[in-house]
Amino acid sequence: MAENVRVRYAPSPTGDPHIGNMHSALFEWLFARRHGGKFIVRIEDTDQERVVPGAVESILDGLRWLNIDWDEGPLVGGPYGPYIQSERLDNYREMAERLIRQEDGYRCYCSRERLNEMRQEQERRDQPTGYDGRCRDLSPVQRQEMEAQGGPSVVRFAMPRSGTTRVQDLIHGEVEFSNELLDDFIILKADGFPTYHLASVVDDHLMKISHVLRADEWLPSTPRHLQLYRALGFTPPQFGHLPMLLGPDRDKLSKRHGATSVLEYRDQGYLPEAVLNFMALLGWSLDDRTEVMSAETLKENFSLERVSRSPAIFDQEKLLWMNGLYIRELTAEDLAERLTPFLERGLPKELLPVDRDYLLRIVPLIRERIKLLSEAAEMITYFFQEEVDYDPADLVQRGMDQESTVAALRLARDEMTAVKVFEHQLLEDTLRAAGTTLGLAARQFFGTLRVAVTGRTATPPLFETMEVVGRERVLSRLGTAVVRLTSSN
RNA sequence: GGCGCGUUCGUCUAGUGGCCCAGGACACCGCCCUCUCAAGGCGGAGAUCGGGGGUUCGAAUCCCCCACGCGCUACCA
Repeated sequence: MAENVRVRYAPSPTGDPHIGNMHSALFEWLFARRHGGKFIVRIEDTDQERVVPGAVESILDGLRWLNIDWDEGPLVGGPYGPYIQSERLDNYREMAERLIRQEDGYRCYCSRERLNEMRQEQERRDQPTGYDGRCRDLSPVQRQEMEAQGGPSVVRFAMPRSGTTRVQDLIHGEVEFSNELLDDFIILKADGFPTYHLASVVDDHLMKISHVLRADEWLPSTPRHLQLYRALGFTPPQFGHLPMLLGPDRDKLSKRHGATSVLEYRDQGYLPEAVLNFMALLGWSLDDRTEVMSAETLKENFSLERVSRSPAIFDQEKLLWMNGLYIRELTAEDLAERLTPFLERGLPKELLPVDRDYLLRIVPLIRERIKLLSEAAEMITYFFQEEVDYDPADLVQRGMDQESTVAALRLARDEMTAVKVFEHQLLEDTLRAAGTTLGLAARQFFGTLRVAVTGRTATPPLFETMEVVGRERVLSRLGTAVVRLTSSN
């Protein structure tokens, strides 16, 4: 299959790029790349009512963010365009007419009301639901009469009434369907637009798609598609149905479960490479232990044989862990760059803009302390403020009192005023000695200094932090701490 | 209701007849490191492989039945 592998991602522009959808796109893309084939994006906007303005852009944004590139499709074009179904209506009409001519299709004049009643009746009697085929056997005269009335009609496909349709699925193996259980589904709607079934079959053929990879929910309609290929005289592509993504309650992943748009993950501070890596592991594995791998490795090793048949639950916890892992591997420059938009959003406006060189000194201190880019702003405000705020009582560590705390702050200030270079190693040596002089444990002395300098009880290593904050502000904050302590009672 | 798919630690997974009284990862717990918080290291707990029958010297792996979950059953994709 090395020659001419052509795989398509066919989203319908009904909203944001859903993570489950992107998961399919990822597998399709990886398959195409693995086999040196083409990855095609095709917009399936055949349901006019569900089309959401801006959705196409969002979907493409999602792909671009994840670095999933497409060879043919919107924006890039290609030899089999247009890649938007609403611009290809003639193809579907032509094929529908051809099917009618061949008597593999027919016009159906049944009203929605009749269809609803029929379905309700079937449900009430616990019968299988589906179109009863009434218009299939209309005589030519009856047909003429219906046409003369000029009412709305749709085109249905005339399914074989017996026999079986076998699907050779690349992932599930052979799956058999009994034709008599499949009804005459609609292929062309009253508004002249095709349904998914017709449009995807026609386009997959016209676009020379070699492998139809899509989510598992499509497996039940594959026999219909196979019958369309047969009736149209097209050679069907190979099919592979990918595992779906579920929420923690095992229901199809939806908004109820939290973020479902890949763009939300972007905005929450996830790294695209982490999301990509994580998604690849949902329903696919390289081996029994490799989990962290680049897109490059994925593209070289992806294979359908290792795609699992069972659905996967989207585990945010593990994604978060992996995101932290990827953040820790970033260079300071890279992380600073990626952090900037989040800081511009999360830092108090008066502290902006962020000085890049200064940020570069802070980044190594927080790199292993954030799991999301969005966590940084809150964590580093004291690097930018002049003074920090806190409850003076926090200065007094366990086993200390106000007097010893003030003494500690004063000695620290004296020592740090005297120190030649305001550098962390020197600060540490000096202050450890001071701590001994004071008879304080490291956690007591440094705990006091930490609160005085940062206003926090948990921060990056104290001495590195003070070095970056700088002598002037450190000394000033120590002075402030003494004032606060002595004036608070 | 019908049809289809699926079922290994809480979760993602490895496993395709003996290497498995089931391996890795996240989460969880403990210890170490340590100025706090992380990160990291080490260790622990956690799956009678959905249940029941078979086949076989031997089954998570093959067959059958059942149960459960999910999907489809639209002039939605």
